[in-house]
Amino acid sequence: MKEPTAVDPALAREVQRQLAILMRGVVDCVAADDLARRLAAALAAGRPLRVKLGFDPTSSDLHVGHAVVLRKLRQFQDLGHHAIFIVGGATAMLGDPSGKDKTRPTLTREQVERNAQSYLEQAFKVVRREERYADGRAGEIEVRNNADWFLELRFADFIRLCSKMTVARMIERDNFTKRMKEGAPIGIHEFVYPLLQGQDSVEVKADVELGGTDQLFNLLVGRDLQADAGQPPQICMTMKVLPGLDGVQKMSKSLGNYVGLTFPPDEVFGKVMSVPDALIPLWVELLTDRFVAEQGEASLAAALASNPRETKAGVAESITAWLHGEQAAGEARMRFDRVFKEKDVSHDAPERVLPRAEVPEGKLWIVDLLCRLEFAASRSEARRLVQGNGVKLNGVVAADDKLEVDLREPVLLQAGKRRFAWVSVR
RNA sequence: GGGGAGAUACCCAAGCGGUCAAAGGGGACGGACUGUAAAUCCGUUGCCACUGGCUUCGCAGGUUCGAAUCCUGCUCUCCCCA
Repeated sequence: MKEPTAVDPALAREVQRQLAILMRGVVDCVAADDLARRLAAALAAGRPLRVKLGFDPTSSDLHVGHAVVLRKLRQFQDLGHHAIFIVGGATAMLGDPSGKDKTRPTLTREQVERNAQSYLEQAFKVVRREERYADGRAGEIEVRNNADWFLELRFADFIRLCSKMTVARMIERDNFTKRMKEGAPIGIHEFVYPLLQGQDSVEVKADVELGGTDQLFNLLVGRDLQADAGQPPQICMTMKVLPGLDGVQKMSKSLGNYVGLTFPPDEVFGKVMSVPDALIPLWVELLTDRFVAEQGEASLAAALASNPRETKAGVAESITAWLHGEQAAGEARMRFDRVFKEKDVSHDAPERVLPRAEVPEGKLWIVDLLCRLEFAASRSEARRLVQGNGVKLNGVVAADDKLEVDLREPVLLQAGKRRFAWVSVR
């Protein structure tokens, strides 16, 4: 179908401008030409698009992997569109099978509610509460909890919802196919999940839904359900999934390969520095606004080739900056250089004080000390750490696991490269 | 409903009466080399004491001088047939 009317050139330019911004980092956009059309229609009518993004509060932390789609949502807001943030209060109890080769544990209602609160606070580090639309009207982000409609759902309605999907379509999904091949179990409840997520789109009348590439199936179900309900089917935009610090697996809290949105500046900076080089272009694309233009990509490649370390530090600094501000980011970078480049830990080691009562003669066994500071999880581990030359006292390797550490003066204790503290007794 | 296979440490996986705290790989951690990158090499990888004890091989019992290994029951999973 062709555009039915002659298009205002200014409007067409604005649509192109918005599309250019919105398509960055996007893998699939179903149906892309429909997006252009809807943008034009919305702009012409001075009404914002309704853009939906949902998260299940399955743990209490969001990380920069979540931030990829949150940033996309923010871009929509910045362009004058309306964000709808769905807290998956009901769906979290189910567990999304997407991208999982295992059944997720189901959560209780209490756990979910506890998580949802901190989730929102963290999300607002990236998206904004206040919105301003193309026609100048002010508004604010719409936060909805799908527990509000699902926990009340009548059984008959639930069955009706289930009837809208077939088993054949369900098991087309590669992660289900894979699990079947491996003989791994698949719970019936996992089949229900995409239907619920799709129903959310019907409830909020979404124009666009965002998600990771692993979400495409769920997003598409939303289109079907909307069409079934007589709504125009939403545009589904999927973003590249951010690999975690290990460079292989998707970033996730349970794998421990993540950078949390609540991490302190030093930790954000440090974690980003430990990202494998090969991933840097992807991190730049998904998490920064640097090197946007096409020649920018060339200059990124050049920068990486000539000085990978400094380039990475720049990326680390800008990610730290949007979570903690420019100043904190600059300081984190400085401390990082001092600790890891100049290997001088003494300025930046935090102070750890032990109560005098626990250190009777001003001395403490080195193994106990490491456990006390939680530098080691058990005495055996502490002992191994010492025996493996992993512990330094005042900059000198301490390889004797029987050593009694004299704590009458403050001591600079280091375990491995990253754990260190000034230890004193008071 | 019938028949078959299986459950081993963070994960995969060997072991099928003693020499098993349990091979091998992955991961993780520490060390060397570095840029808290990659690659490589070395070491460690149940807990507590220190060359001894305790707990661990789905869960509960039993046989045995002795079990991850044999028997019984239970729980869970997968496959084939209906």
